Amino acid sequence: MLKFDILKREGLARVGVIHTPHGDIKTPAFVGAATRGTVKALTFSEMNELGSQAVLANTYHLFLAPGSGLIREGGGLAEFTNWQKPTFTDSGGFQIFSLPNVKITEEGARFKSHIDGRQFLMTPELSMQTQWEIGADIHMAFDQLAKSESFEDMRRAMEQTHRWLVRCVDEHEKLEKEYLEKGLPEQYLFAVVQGGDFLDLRQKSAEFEAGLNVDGYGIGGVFTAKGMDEMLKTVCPILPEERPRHLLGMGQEPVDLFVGAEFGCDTFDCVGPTRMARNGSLYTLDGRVNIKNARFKHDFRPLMEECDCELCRNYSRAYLHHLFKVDEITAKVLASIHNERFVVSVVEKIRDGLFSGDFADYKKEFLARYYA
RNA sequence: GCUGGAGUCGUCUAGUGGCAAUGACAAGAGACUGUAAAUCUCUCGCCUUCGGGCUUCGUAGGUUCGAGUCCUACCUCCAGCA
Repeated sequence: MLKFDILKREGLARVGVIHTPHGDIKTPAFVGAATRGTVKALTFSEMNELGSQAVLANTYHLFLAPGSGLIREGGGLAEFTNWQKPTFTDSGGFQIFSLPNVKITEEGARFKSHIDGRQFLMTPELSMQTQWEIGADIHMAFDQLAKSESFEDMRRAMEQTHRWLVRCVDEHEKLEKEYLEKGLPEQYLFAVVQGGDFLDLRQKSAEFEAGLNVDGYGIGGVFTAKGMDEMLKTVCPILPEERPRHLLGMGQEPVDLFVGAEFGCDTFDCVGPTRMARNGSLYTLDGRVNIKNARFKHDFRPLMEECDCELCRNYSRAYLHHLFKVDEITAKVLASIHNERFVVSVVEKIRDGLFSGDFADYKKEFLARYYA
């Protein structure tokens, strides 16, 4: 069982530590998106320096390339990538949702590789096997997202997720035994709560999954912070308190992190910060700015006076503007360092705030300024 | 000086009688939430009550219902010959 120490509670929120074979994660924590085994535009030493505690890779992508067998051969995800801290893998369920021409059957999801068009059948069992081979510390169950917002589609997706989840748990237990017998480190399984915006479905999903032998929970199918508080207020109290909760895919908007943490989520992952960065959209305390805009051409101030990242400590807005305009790789690197540092530090401050009791003040002050 | 070729939006470029004129780049702006994303979208002669109006393809004339496209002259550039 995954060890999760809760150090402090405030309402649904908690401050804690997740203990994994690759080290601890102080929660709440922002988990960087390393979909294909790297955080785009960044090295893991840069991730280390900016205070990242964990990263999340994707089973679908690593399954296609380089293949989980190769990662196993390379000593597992941490060893292969030389990211010696905790890792998560997403199950590939989200890709089933986002790729075209995916056929869902009870058995699993048949899809065509976006790389070469080869056909594959991803099943709950195969996802578990692949994730064990990849060797991340925390795995997500192979889940399904609804194809539309309708109640019927949401219900169907949730029920499919539950049926697949049972198979994931079985397979995970089998693999766990196998791997532990070989003296390999433990790996943990998170179930994924579905149900969309329908609170009754969310409740059902949480109730069903609370009774299963899993180490934690992913909360999936969330796309905006709107209504997220109500959803989390429904779901989190049902989930076993001592198991960590990961809010899947949320964190592009800082408000997501505040609301997520406040209502009981311990970890977050999001491609937003690094994607925004590569496209020139940078976080500041006064909201996101597009550094490519002409108004930054002669702006020789640091992007953010209060930021301790490599970009803000050493370079001006005008310089970053220039690097973007001439399309230098370094522009994306520096921007990614900044955005990733920004969200990591926001979550650090959320953690501090929850610990000290200043959370409400910090939230109010931050959001008022950011969304002014 | 002669012969040949060429001059089109900031740049390069398409265009050989119906054209405000092709494409790329540049420029300006926007989007992006478990990454098919170093991506995508929009604007890009001037004005507009978004119907349209006006002015454009080196310059000046001409032919034609109609000219960036054909003709004449001139200007500029390139190549070859003197």
